[in-house]
Amino acid sequence: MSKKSNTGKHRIKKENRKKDFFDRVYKIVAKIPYGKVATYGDIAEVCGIRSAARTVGWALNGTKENGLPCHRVVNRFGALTGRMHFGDPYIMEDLLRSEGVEFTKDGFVNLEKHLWKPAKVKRRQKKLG
DNA sequence: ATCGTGACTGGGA
DNA sequence: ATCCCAGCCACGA
Repeated sequence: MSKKSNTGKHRIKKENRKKDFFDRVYKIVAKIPYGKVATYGDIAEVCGIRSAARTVGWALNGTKENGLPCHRVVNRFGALTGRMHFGDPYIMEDLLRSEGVEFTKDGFVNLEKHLWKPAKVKRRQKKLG
């Protein structure tokens, strides 16, 4: 049972799709600590579909005013790719800075200091070495 | 129903 | 090193 690419529509039950996935996304996002950020990819992985990072973004698209700290979700480089969805492009960065998040000269979040990894992800990456 | 797009990512050319 | 592409899921035209 090699993990292969785990692609192709197998093993993912219907119930494990939209409802669960979106639900999990919200749940995880709600857990991102103050002053920290998480990546789309890590969130997708915790939600059970590693390669569905884009869908994570889509899920957050409907949150806007749900009180979720979706400004703490960035891409793998720490870029604020979702900033255009906050009404104004600077809001996301403002929110993060107000939490003490530091940025590099390139305008990316300093992931060394502020990247938060869910326990699940940490475990898996540890296993991989 | 198919097709294209997207707040992504990893691997291959 | 850069560039391209496939793959994931949801949605609107």
